[in-house]
Parts: sequence; C-alpha cells; structure tokens
Amino acid sequence: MRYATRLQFLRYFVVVRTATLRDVARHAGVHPGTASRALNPRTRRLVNDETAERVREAAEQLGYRPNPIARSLKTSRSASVGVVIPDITNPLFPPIVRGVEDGLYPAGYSAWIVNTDNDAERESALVSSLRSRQVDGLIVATARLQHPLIEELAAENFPLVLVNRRIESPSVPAVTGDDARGVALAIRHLAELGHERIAHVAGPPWTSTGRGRHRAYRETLQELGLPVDPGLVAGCEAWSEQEGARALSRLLAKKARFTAVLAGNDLLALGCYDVLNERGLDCPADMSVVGFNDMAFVDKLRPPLTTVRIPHHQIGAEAARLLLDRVENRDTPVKSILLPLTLVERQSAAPPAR
Amino acid sequence: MRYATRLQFLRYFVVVRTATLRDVARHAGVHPGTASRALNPRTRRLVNDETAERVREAAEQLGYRPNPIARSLKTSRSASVGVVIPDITNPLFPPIVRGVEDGLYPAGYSAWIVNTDNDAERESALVSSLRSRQVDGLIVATARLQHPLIEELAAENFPLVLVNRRIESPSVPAVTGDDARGVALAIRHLAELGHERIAHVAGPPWTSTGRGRHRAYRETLQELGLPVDPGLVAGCEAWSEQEGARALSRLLAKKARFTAVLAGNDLLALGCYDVLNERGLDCPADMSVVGFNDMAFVDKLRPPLTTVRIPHHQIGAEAARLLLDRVENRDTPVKSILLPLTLVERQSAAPPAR
DNA sequence: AGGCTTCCAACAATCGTTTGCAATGACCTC
DNA sequence: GAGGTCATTGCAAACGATTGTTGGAAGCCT
Repeated sequence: MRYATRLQFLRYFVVVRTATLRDVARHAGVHPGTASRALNPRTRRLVNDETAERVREAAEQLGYRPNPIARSLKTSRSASVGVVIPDITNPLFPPIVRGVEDGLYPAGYSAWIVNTDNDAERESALVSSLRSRQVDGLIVATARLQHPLIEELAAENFPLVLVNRRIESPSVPAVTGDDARGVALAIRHLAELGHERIAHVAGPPWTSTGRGRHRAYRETLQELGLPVDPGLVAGCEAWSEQEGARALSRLLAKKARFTAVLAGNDLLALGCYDVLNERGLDCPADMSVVGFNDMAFVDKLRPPLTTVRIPHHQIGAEAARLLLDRVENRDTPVKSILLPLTLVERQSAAPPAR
Repeated sequence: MRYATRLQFLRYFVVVRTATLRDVARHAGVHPGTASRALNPRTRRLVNDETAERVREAAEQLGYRPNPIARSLKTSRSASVGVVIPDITNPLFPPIVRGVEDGLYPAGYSAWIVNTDNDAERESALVSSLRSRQVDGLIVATARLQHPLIEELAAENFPLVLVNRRIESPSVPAVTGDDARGVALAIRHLAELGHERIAHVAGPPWTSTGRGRHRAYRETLQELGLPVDPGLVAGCEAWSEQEGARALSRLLAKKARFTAVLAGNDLLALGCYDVLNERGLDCPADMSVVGFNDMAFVDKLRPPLTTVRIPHHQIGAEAARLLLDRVENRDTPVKSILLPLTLVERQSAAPPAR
C-alpha cells in the first residue's frame, strides 16, 4: 500500500483529492453501482439495509461528496434553475431573487442569476447558456410584452414561470401582484382624501405592468365617477427617475389641472419629487404623489412616500414553487398566481389645498 | 435512413435534441476527437485548415453548442466563479456583483451568486457546493474578521479574492476602497465647515470596515488637532438602520456635546436621521451627518445625504480581473488593490449653529 | 531507395455517475 | 425435487466531451 497508515490514506482522499463513488464502493467492498443505489434515497430500497449502512459509513469516512457535474451529465438535470432578470441593480429584484432562493432551497435546488439589461440578444444568449448548463427550469422577469423567446420555450414545454410581469400568451404561468386592485386601492385613497382630478405618470406601454396599471387607473376613475381625461396621463419610455420627471414636467407644462398624481412605480414617483422640488411645489400640500412597489428606503424620503406594497419576496417564493411543480411533472396544468397588494399610507398624499 | 429528408434530419438535431460533438464529427466525416480539436481555438492548429473548416460548417449547420457539463467533467474547470455575499438585498452588493460580471464577461466566465446571511455554517455549505460545481475561483465579500474557511481555501491555494472587506491574514488578495482616506475626506470636510466635536457611529467591531473606519476616525481627528473623546463614539452590533438609531440615541442620552456625526455607513446614517427626526432636531442646522457608501437614492433623502462614495462597480470588476489572473496562473503573486474614494457633498453637512 | 521527420487524423481511455439487464442464491410451493 | 418468485448485487453501457498515443502518408535528405 502506498500509504503508511490508514489515516494518511483517508487524508489523501479527504484533503487532496475528493473521494469518488468508486472509492466509496471499494472501501465498502461493493460495486459502484450498488454504492450509487445505496446513497440515493430514491433507489435506496433496492439494496440490503446492512449493505447500505456500510456504504453510508464508508462515504462518511471518506468525506464523499457526489459530483453534481457527473450526475448532471448522466441525468441531464442539475437541481438548479435559471433566474433571468433585467438588472439586479434595480432594487425591485433582489427581494424577488431571495424569495426564489428561499422557495428553491427546501427542495435542494439552487438558482443561477443572470442580468439581461433588457437586451433581447443578450437575453437569448444567456438563456441558451443556462439551458446548456442543464438548468431544470427558468424563472423569467422579462419586461417586454411580446416575447418570441418565451413563446418558444413554452412551446417546447420547457418549465418556465414568469414573475412580476405577465405576457400576452396565456399558456405561460406567471406570478404577479394584483395590480388592478393595487391601483384601485391607491386611487380610492386619493379620492377619499378629496382629490378629483388625478393624473397618471404611466410606465412604458410595452411592459405588461405599465399597460395594466394604466388600464386599471382609467377603470377605477370611471367606477368612482371621476373624470377620466387623457390629458391627465403622461407616458414614460422607461421605468426611470428621469422619465418620471420628464412625464410630470410635460403635464405641468400643459397647465393641466390636477391635485394628485399616481406614478406607475416608485422610481417614476422619485422623478415626480424632483420636478416638484425644482418648481418649488410642496408635496403633499400642493400635489399628492402615490407610488407603486414600496421600494426600500422610500419611507426615508421627504415626504415619506405613500405607495402600494408588492410582496416581492413572496412572489419569488411562489414562483419557485410553481416552477418546481412543473419540473417534477411537466404535465402539471398551467396556473398563474395573483398576490394581493396593500396600500402603505405615508405622507406624500394628503387632502388637496382648497 | 430514419429521416425522410435531410431537412428533417437537421431539424431533429436542432430542435428536438441538441447536437453533440459526435454528430458534428459524423456530419463532417471525421473522428470526434478531431472535431473537438478543430472547434477548440487552443488546439485548432493541430488540424488541417480544410478539415477544420468542414467541421466548423457542420457544427453551424447542426446548431452545435458544446455541452459545458461534459467539458467540466473532463477538464474539472467550469468557466465560472462563485460570488459569495451576505445578502443581495443589501443595496451595497448589487453594483459589486454587476462589476464582477462585467469583469468576468470578456474572458468568457460567468458568476454563481450565493447569499450567506452572514451565517458561517450556511457559508461553508454554500462554498462547498460551489466547489463541487467546479467553480474555478471564488470572490468573497465576507463580513467577519477572522475566518477559518477563508484561511483554509487560501492554504490550499484555491483562487480567491476578497472584496470590500479585508481579512487579517495577508496572504489573501483583496479589493477594497481606501477607507482611511475616505474617512479623512469626510472629517476634513466637517472640520472645514467649522465642526470641532465630531461623533462617530461606528460599524460592528468584528468587521474590517467597521474597525478600520473607526481607527481612521481617531487618527484623522488627532492629525487635525481635534479632540478625540471616546465618549463621542457609539458602536453598533450590525450595519442596520436600527443599530444606527440606537447608537445615536445613546450618544444623545449621555448629553455628549457634539455638532456633527460621521456614520460608519449610509444605513447607520439613516438611523441617525430617524432619531433626529423623532427628537425634532434639524439636520444640518442642529446636527450634521455624513454617511459612507453613497447607496442608491440617498440623494433623495431630506436632506440629501453627504457621504463618501465607494466605486462598487469598479471594485467588483477589479476583483474579477484579479481572480482571473490567479485562475489562469495559480502562482501569480498575491496582490491587493486599494481604490480611491470621493466625498460627495450634498446637504446633510453644514456649518454648526453658533 | 532507404531512413528521417512532419503533419494529420483516428483510436481509445477517461472524467464520476446512473441505470437497464443479467446473474446468483435463498426461499417457497406443489 | 423441479420450477418459480424475490431480493440483492454485479456488470457494463451510457452521458458528451478532452487528450495522450499511435499509425499512415507525404515530403525531404543523403
């Protein structure tokens, strides 16, 4: 024997080289196939209890850790899923990602995160790279409304769940907040405070959220018998502070009359704050502002932002579970989840000045 | 032939099954080994130009994409690195992560991100899982000051770079901001505004940043001939808003006299804002506050926070490059990088009231 | 013409698992 | 005691690439 002592022999495997299944088998005096079955809970019952125990012990002694690469190669599964987001730097996404991870963890899965910067080409390259890494499914927080890549994956019946944003095609499961009710919550709140002319700084029309919130805004106004005036809506090209500022400026420049504005999301609301500041307008005395998302730290703004809270973490977790369902059984019926939203009242919305 | 037409044959591979190297080889009429060499830039010169071209064409026609799993199994490399962070939800980390990705991308590497929640056990499990996934190196943004796991990896000469936080052991390369000069920048600014008694809400003493900034605070005061009074320092147990608030409250409760406070980071500064608000103290009129990090949106606070900017994205990118150097050649000498910081003056620091 | 490189491509082993199939032997039944 | 079932284990072929070794053809030299 090359090794002076048994200890050295063990150390060799534990430290220098990582023990393989073959080593474990040899150590336990069985065939690698048997060792594999003994260690795998699903096939464990195929091997004698006593043998299995011996294998388990050998594995422990040698510090055996299965090689997921080899396993993936053989099984073409990886116990991991891809998470495709536009940009982790956008404070919207980290909580979702954590939610996904927390949903995945109990099942022993983990997440591969990639940033697309909303670039279709990059996205397609990344997805293809994820797939060649054998991810078992995909969670996609895509922005665009129509989306050939997604349709394609869905057509292949590749396990896929959309998060945060819906897509026109109904065959793709999605987990989102109930934007319509969220918008209603916000508008009703403003109405109860006494606002009648409520403007909307709308998100990009090529996103499902932008479009959906805009529609909900109109519908709620109608329901409440409030004026729905297209002149009170300014659209944005992106979910950014600058765009929010530009939109509100346009509204103000038109001399449109309104006392409150519902922003398509918190970033846009931040933009609104900026122009209000610039023009010496006080929020909420001169203008009420309501956001959407309840991003981190918007409670620290002056004034603290009244906004609609979306349960991002929960969205991620639900998406993970939904995906896992489909991974385990591809024929699980497609189902989408709508999570309730809540209004968090802070100080950016108040009764209008008389 | 099982396939009615050549087109169907091709579709079979392109759509239904993904073409393997063997398929490409057969299609080009060569041995798989030859195909491998033809497609790999590093071995390309071992095969005849004409043959190589034929292989290339076949690969393209069949839509061949190499299987990274199989490649990893054989080469025990993965063209990916692990990124170990406490919590992606902390706004500090997303820009670093993006920086890392951007630094990795040109070399064809990608990043696996994991969150440890600063739990040593979880961290160790995650690192081990990353290693069994054959990551070629690790970028670690660990919080704790001494760190057996890190020492162990370093001892093994496993490619490893620390970001954002240093560790006592000198053999581990790290990329950080130049905290000492950053603190000096902040204190000098306050001194120039006329502050003499400057307090410090210090980060956790078990983190290198917490400790380092505290030391720099004392040293700078001394340099400037300002009083360095231990009664003007309150330590925190965590980098959180609540801890920042508690610390400043303690200082205030002691009736310590001071007109400005340097917070260990922006989160702590946020906590300071909270207690100032509660007590009806105006910032900056009654108390100046300077933060550290320049987190997103602190320019939107009231007052906009004066703080020290850390080039997070650059830190990530440099770390990636450093790591890649070591991955390519394990014997690259250990080198650490200190990036310059800048003070961004906003409105939370002003001359003290007389 | 024989011997020498040089170039190129094929061969086959290997990475560490999983898994269908076959073999063995124990035990049971009629 | 022949035949059947059942539990258990071994065998070997994959999965899809990489790479050291081998061998044949061509080209060059003396």
